[in-house]
Amino acid sequence: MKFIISNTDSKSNARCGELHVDSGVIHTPIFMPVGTVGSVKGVHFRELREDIKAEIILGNTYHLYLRPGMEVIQQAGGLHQFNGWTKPILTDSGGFQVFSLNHRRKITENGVKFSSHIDGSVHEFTPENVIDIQRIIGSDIMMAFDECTPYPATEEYAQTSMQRTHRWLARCYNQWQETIPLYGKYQSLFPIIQGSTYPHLRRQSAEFVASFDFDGNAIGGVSVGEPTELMYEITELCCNILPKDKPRYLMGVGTPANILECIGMGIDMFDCVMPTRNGRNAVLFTRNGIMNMRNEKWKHDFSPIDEESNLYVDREHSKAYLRHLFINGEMLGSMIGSLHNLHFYLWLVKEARKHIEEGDFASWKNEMVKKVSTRL
RNA sequence: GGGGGGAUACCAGAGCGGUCAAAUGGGGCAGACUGUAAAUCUGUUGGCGAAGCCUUCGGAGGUUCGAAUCCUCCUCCCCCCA
Repeated sequence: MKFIISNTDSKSNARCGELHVDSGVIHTPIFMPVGTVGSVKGVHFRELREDIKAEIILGNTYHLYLRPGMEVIQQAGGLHQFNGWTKPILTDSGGFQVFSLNHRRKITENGVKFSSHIDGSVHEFTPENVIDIQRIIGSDIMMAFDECTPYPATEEYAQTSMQRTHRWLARCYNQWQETIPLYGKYQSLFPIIQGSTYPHLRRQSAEFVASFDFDGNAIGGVSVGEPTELMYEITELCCNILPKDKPRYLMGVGTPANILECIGMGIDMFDCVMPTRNGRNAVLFTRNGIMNMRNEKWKHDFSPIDEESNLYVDREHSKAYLRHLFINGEMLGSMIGSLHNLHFYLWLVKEARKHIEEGDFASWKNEMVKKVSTRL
């Protein structure tokens, strides 16, 4: 993996560059659409490639392991072969499921035992087998197995959890070192900083993670319910410790405003379900603000969804028609909403790159944050 | 011609003397969603308001301390037999 920083902003910590992996080149800062089970919900791969111009998507270890299962993925020749997405793939380790499926798992030093949300069967995930699974999936960027610490967490719990995640990281590292890719493509491993909202724990975790010299580093355990300002403080603190010459990935973030602010702190990679989930549920993000397409106010608005957009659905369909689709529960509404939001997110990070290159990122960002946060 | 069953809020439909401004669905309106157990979930839906008050259960009368609930008549709808 090669990370080339081409420009840094003089008035912020924003930077732009290129991340080269065997499956392709990723222009940073980048937004990565989430495709948990090997599919970005409601969006065709052709749209992902040609309309949204996604450069990398996510997959999830826990979900893919349960279904379709590793024998199918391996027989297919990895996830790229299975779903036809030839560009880069990053897989989350299942660490988020330790958080989101907390009522059906048990954490031990060895790993986490999940009772499957599908059929209740018990499966143990360990730092070692999570690496093995991601080897079979064949993701370009594998994530270390962690516990996404819930918020709020006591300092004691946050520390215990963080230290265990650190021990797991060392085991992930060893397993990564001792295994090789199955399909001939190099696979990076990114460690994940935890430590909840405690600055000294975050600092400790960031230093621990940085000491390994991985290809890139991630910040986890954010946007789990804590106030936005706290999330910003933690992100900034971590960015200041992480090596400058390695890509920084802020996991699970976020709103358009979150992404812009965190690019300003030096984050290079983002992923979030928000564009797809909200798009599916009728909430559209646009350069002028947020629209709930179910609202009655759009009933007679026959203007295009977004006339400034170069996405065909934004220009060819009216707000009134999109509202009609959502009100009727038509799946096309959800598909258009998802497509629109992802296109907007990718447009947003592309604009950010442009302004970093042009040197006016900070002022552009401040103005844009206001615009995209407006409720229309 | 004879016999029977109904009419409840936007719709469907419970309730069958007080705890009923009236269950439950649907529809409407609004909100939430941040490494996806989510094409999901939540709130609200007679009027004005803080408590509270006012007008509602086809229409008109009546019984009762009290009626959506009981009685009488009227209007309309459905079913069965001829």
